[in-house]
Amino acid sequence: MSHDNRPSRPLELAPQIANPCQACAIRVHSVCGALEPAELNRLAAITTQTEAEPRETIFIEGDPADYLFVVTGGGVRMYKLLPDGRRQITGFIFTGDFLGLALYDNYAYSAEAMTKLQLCRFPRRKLEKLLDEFPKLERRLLKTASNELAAAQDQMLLLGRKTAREKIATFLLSLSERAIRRGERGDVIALPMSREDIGDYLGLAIETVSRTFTRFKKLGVVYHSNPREAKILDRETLQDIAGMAEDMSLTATAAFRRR
Amino acid sequence: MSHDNRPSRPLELAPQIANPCQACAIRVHSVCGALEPAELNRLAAITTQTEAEPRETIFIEGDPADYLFVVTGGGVRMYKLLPDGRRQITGFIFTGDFLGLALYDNYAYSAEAMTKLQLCRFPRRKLEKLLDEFPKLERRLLKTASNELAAAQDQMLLLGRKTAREKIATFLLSLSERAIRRGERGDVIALPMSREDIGDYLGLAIETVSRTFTRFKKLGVVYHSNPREAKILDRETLQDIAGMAEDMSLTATAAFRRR
DNA sequence: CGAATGCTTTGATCTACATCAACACTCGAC
DNA sequence: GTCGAGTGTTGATGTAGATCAAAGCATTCG
Repeated sequence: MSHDNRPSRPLELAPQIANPCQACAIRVHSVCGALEPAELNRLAAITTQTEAEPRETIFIEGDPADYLFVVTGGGVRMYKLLPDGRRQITGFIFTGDFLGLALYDNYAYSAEAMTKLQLCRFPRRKLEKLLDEFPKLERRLLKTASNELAAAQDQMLLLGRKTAREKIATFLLSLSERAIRRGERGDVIALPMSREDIGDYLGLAIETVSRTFTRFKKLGVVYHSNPREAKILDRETLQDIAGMAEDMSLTATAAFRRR
Repeated sequence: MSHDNRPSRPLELAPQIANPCQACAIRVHSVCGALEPAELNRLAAITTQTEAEPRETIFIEGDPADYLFVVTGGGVRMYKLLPDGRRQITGFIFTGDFLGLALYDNYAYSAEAMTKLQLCRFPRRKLEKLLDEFPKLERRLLKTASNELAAAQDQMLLLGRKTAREKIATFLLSLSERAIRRGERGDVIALPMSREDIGDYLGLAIETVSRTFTRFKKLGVVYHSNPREAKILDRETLQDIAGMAEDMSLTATAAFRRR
């Protein structure tokens, strides 16, 4: 587990095309979707398209937060480390997501590519100037931050109070929901992260992650054709295990929880 | 543990004075500090000063988020519940803090007064209109949200990867730092929350909280004149136990971690 | 192709913390 | 004063999940 793949060179630049933001397919799913065509050109002017290889570091906790990003393709893990190497993954970022919130001049966490990655990179100073001109964009960013905050609180509930089985079930369902929001199908879920990543995200040992997956498989709730993919076979049971707040009486389903 | 003290009446209105925001002493510590005198009057116009009694609910998770708040005196616990009653406290709010971020039309968590409470209440719609006029305020709010997000990630690291002793040490230090930021002394810390609250905040049972406090007391790190107060006697050891990232070599202090 | 390397799974054992249980302290009511 | 309710502490025991250990299973590479 080496977390020190800081690139010796800056992130690789992709070939820059004329009107990248106009042409951007994932714009509607992203903060950029708040802007009009004319405004998009202004944004494009401060945008650099970059790429990163799997395991490559985008930035490290404590670095001056000079750039913000939108992921246009691929997946990123954000994490924090304790001095002795224990790691907490604070979130996974996928295509369309904004990367770089939670800063105060310095990044509050590190970010690392999980897969081959395409990014739009914005110099923070210039982006903040644009925010002054386009309040719509700033409002959208505030909304995004608000959502992130709500997600963070869900994660606190998970980390502090849920059992291993509830954690894994919640995790699978939330990956599924995010895939659906990106317009993908929700039953077959790609798992671009390793078991160790999942463990460090959910506050579990990798063995517990693995055992819980096998348990779900035996229950007929989830099927893995390979470790990096999960197919949800019984969403209802999964939701019940996840301990989602539903107004239905729990008596009928409480039995599942014991399994 | 009853969490259903929703007030039958709306929150009690305090006597409204002429220029509350101008006179507000804690303004500098709060988001309102971003505004000029003239702008403050506009803010004052949409502000209602309210009060709440200990254990009184301010709002409940899922309620339409019609109001946002600034706490002008007292303490608030924010929390989420699982269907079976397990509770995660997602944060404590003190004098000067903003209350009501992390929403998306509906509150993402519940909020309850820990002490007698003074609040400034802003109708969300009207506040959003003001944000359009005063970009400085919106920027300040985005900063606040960003900070909250960073704090939330620290809390994830704590919940997912720290031991009970590390959790309690971190908790005490962060209370101390917040007190200092409010201009109070940092060594004698008020604990307006119960042991159960602390446990539900740190993902621990109340017995573990209590035992860990006694352990620190025996170590001579912290002194409790009564359960609702903690005096930090040895901040360095506490920081070491908390597992704070420090660039000093850990060899000299690793021994403490074993205690 | 076979060896090496890095994941993942499975099994055996251990332990930090939860749970269960009892007792102690505080403070307001009467 | 003392009763009772709420809150906190301490002790005994149980257990979910961590840790230790070893064996599959792919994928890469010489």
